[in-house]
Amino acid sequence: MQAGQLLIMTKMETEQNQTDSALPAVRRAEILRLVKQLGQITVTEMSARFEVSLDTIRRDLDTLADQGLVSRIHGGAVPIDSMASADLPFEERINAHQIAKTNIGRAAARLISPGETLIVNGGSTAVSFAASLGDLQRLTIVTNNLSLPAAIPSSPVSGLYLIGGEIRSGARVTVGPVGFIGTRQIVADTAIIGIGGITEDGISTSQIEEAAMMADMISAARRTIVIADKTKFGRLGFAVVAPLDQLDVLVTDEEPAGELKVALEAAGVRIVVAS
Amino acid sequence: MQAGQLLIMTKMETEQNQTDSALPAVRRAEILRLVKQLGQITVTEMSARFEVSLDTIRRDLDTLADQGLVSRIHGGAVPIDSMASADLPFEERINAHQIAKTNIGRAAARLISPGETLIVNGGSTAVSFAASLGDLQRLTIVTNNLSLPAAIPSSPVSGLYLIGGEIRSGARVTVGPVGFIGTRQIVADTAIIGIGGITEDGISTSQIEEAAMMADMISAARRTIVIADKTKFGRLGFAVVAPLDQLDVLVTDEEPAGELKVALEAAGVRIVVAS
DNA sequence: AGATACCATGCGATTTAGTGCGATATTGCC
DNA sequence: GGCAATATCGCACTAAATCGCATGGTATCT
Repeated sequence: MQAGQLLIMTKMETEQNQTDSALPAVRRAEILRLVKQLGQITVTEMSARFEVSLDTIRRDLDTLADQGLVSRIHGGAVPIDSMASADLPFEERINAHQIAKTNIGRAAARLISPGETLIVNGGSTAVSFAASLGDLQRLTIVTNNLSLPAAIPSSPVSGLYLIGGEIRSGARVTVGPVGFIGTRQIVADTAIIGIGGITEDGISTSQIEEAAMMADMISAARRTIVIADKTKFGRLGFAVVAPLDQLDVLVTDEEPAGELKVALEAAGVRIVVAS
Repeated sequence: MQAGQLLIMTKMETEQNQTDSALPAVRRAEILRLVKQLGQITVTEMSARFEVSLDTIRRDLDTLADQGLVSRIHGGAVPIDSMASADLPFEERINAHQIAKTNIGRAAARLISPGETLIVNGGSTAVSFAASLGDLQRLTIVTNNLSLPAAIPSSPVSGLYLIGGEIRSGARVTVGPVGFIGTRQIVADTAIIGIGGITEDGISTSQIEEAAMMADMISAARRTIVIADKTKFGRLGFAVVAPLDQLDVLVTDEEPAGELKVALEAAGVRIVVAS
């Protein structure tokens, strides 16, 4: 290897050492994450990203497809449920990952009291949370999540507000100022935040504008509940949102371990493990 | 923000730019979704939307038809059940209604020039309109319609903004101040307004807040295009939005008659009948 | 330690899927 | 009947998938 490449390697260390010399299983896990995040990947893209041959990626995708984690299509792969909703009835939409998110959503919903005002951000975990609010009453909900109004039971909600702003191509969230509905400033009891990653340094996500909104949401609420499945542990996104001590509760599907657990306890974050 | 994060951002953007075009199977799934939503699509529209040749779309439709997912017709395709249940007069009527809306949407789309800024309101006719914008470019669209982002082709849109505000239970629109995105005031070239009813006294709808928004939309735009199928003729909703002389164009599926026609001509409203 | 089996990987050759283009036939409409 | 839009067919070309095989590393057993 040459000196110039070494220099670049060093700069990109945080992101690159996940992808460059990854073990096969780690690479497949990363591919799975990318499929879900982007909605669609091609064999060529993944080959370039992980610097392995096209064949290796194809074998990876075939493996993931055998496990029912992605749908294999000519040229790449898509998330398992993205086509099921189109052609097939919703039989096969349930996989282990989905169940975990549903459990996390339910556990988070139990932390909410009737009459609260909530701020909810984008992401599928947040949708699972919203779908579990059926037992509560008189809630006021503010969100930037376009999928949420369809998922939410209508009975417990006395007010549902969408944050206005730009919609990036393909995204299901708006990007805009959090603190205002129209021109009126708002304050909430609880912020429910789905994230891209959590480490001892704080919570993070992959989109810079999303990170800014999440930080605003946390500021606009008196209490912050982060919802994250175990795959988010130790993952550091590009944009850091907030340190752990700004959080009040972490709802997840598995007890954190090691440095993360120590840091969470030190920051006084209550940990709720969904069963 | 720190320099290191900026560096990584730049790297990320380069990689995600490759995700522009849809994989073949994804394209077919998207076509299927659009057929179901719009009730009818043409080969030409899909070709413009996905930026592939007419032949490719024809083969896609043939494939979907072989799988029994759509019915192939000359020039395009329709949902599979729209012809199967043709013996039931009720279903037939609904479908005919849907086709009328699609045709109106297309005719309205032809009145738009590249680079325009549009304000679009709620309703299914507006969704059909948005789905027909594939030939245009550099559009900026502002809407309160939650169904619109999913229906709109991504290629012609340079900016898509959602008006923030309250979401009434079950509705797919927001109710909020039109003139602002966040805290910035906006002005548009054209307002595209779907309505509840039109008489010689003006246009109207059944929701009072919706009427206020429609009036604001008309005020915020230099030109107003009203889209309404013939069932809206002579119907007077609960809340009157505006008199006819505030309108510029009416796009519909049948030439108005009687007093309405006279009043429209007197008000200088151009009438476009979709074929 | 050494031999063996196993796994992941990459490469080349072949097969298949997807795409676009031109020429010709068909359809729908006036 | 004539015209324009749409379909169909055959063809060439590219991207992707498949298969067999060789390589290098790792784990396992003796």
